[in-house]
Amino acid sequence: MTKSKITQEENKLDSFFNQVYAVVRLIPKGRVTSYGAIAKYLGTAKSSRMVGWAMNGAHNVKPKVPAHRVVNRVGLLTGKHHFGDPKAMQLLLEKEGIKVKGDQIVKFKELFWDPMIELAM
DNA sequence: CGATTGACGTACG
DNA sequence: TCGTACGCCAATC
Repeated sequence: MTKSKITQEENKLDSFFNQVYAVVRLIPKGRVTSYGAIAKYLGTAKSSRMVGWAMNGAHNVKPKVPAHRVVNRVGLLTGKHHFGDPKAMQLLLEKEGIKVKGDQIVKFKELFWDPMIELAM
């Protein structure tokens, strides 16, 4: 196989994307986090966009990544359109006990799950 | 192969 | 305090 394939398959273990998936899977039920928090935890605070790109392939990864627990720093469901149905993301969050109002997570600051604090040390 | 976009965030004015 | 600009890295056009 040529390295041209690496762009799609990657090493599956060292790729930045997989690190994002790992952290997202660690998010407890009923809690949420932000792209920037994950990016910063991985040491790429300025590459928060890449976290979003990683989630873009989250649906193609197994086990499936709870991307619905990941929102932007404002607690806004920016990626709800990527779940197939825009209401799917909000529905999943509400199912876990998270209340969403106008595509925005209620008490986001309280429900915020920071990997740097929870996983650090 | 070069330019643009993209599930964000920080810096600067 | 609010608005605009830039960076980051990869994928897509």
